[in-house]
Amino acid sequence: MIRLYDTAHAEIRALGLREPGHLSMYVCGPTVYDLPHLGHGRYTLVWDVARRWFSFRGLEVRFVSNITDIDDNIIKRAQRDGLSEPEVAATYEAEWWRAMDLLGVARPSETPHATQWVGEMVDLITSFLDSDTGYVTSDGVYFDVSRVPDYGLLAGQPLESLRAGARIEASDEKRSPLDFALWKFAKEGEPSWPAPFGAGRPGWHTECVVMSLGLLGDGFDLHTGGFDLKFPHHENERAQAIAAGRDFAHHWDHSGWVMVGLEKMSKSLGNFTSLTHLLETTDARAYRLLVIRSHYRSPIDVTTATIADAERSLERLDALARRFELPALAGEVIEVASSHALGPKGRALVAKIGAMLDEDLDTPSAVAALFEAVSLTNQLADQGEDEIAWDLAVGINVLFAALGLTLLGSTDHVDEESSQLVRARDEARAAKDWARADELRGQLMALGWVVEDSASGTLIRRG
RNA sequence: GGCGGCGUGGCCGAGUGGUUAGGCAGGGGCCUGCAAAGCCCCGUACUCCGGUUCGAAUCCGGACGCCGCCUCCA
Repeated sequence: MIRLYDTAHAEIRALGLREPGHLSMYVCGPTVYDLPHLGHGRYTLVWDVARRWFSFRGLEVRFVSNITDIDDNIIKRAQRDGLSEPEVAATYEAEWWRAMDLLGVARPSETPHATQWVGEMVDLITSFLDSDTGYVTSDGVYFDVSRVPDYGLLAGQPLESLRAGARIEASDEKRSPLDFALWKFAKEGEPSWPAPFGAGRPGWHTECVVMSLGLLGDGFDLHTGGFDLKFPHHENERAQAIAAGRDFAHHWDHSGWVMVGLEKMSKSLGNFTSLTHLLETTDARAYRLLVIRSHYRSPIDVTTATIADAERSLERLDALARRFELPALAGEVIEVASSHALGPKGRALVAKIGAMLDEDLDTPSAVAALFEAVSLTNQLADQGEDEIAWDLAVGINVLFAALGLTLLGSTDHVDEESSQLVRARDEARAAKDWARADELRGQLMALGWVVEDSASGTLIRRG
């Protein structure tokens, strides 16, 4: 049984399934108006790991994640850069997928785009106007939050308390400062869609509720996103679903944020750090390891030091892959436990680590246990227990792959010149001509290789 | 002001009242022609002050410090 924290109940509870064996999950995706930052990388990694783990456990996962391709920020960007809104969205959506591919985040089952669902949004807003849950002001259509009795559930605060702390300036036209825009009327030069209540564009909160219910249907299993989406975004999605008489997500969960020098990254602070830049300069697997070695609901500090630390940890894993010549798994393929034939040690490892991951996705414990298993495996191999060691190594490889982390052994292409040097060095070593052997090692290193001796002779790899 | 979270050894980071988290870095040793990789040993950490308890990093109270949400944000 898989248990997972549920924001709505503020506790870890069983992840219920609408249909046995099938998990429907919706992850709020990006608004594509700029390059992705580290925070995007964090939440996509967290939910990618979750998805991969659920799949590994045999669930058929339908993973929907949207692209918000119309929004105030896109309009601003378009005006600033002298481009059309669709051009801005297309540019940054392409950048988004490029980053996701580098991170090894598997593509969603479906990726709805907000602009393709405007008709459904207009219908929903119309129904709110009909029931007086929505009302028109001079700049748009608003949702009356007082119509939802338990508004504030996800925020963990009642409506009154939220209202008292509201920092939004009161508008004469809004019934409550907490009321949010369902629809914004188009100003001069802004993109718009026709609607009976006036041409304009949908509000962000309306986009996600329409797309999630539209694709996954009533009572879908799991709705997730970053911490800061809890309120108001998810609260407002939920409010609309309830007001519309729909059965919304049965389980909610939120991943922790990224800290940069003791502060949360955020738009208002402007302390963005580009994910694209990180991926250009480091092994993307290091960020995944950094993410999974702390709990998904804790904040993480991403610095050059913590990334470098993770990169070095990764070397230990890659060394295991080299030693046992493990195949590279994961990547675009989502691993499923049943497709791997494991020995008894491997199966025992899956059982042990599986229990950790089934309990609120405890990746830090799982990673620690996997590193312990790495030590044990090397120990066994040193003692000549090759069969058991191999059994464990395969299990480790499969489990890391289940979390989306690929262990890389020697996959480097060796050119003819280098392989001649390797052969020459093996001959020199066989003849105990150490001076010659060291000279040849120096030549290989000058060519950029890391040189290691093994039972089978000289091994070279890219450092 | 309201709600919530955190403070662990050089760094990162887990931790269910009593038994080794784990990784990185560092020191010593083994193995190795020398290296690399690997293995073994080493740090006796829990912001502070009280309390509960046979026993607390872990529970309770308080102090101090830090962070998040309450506005766009992943």
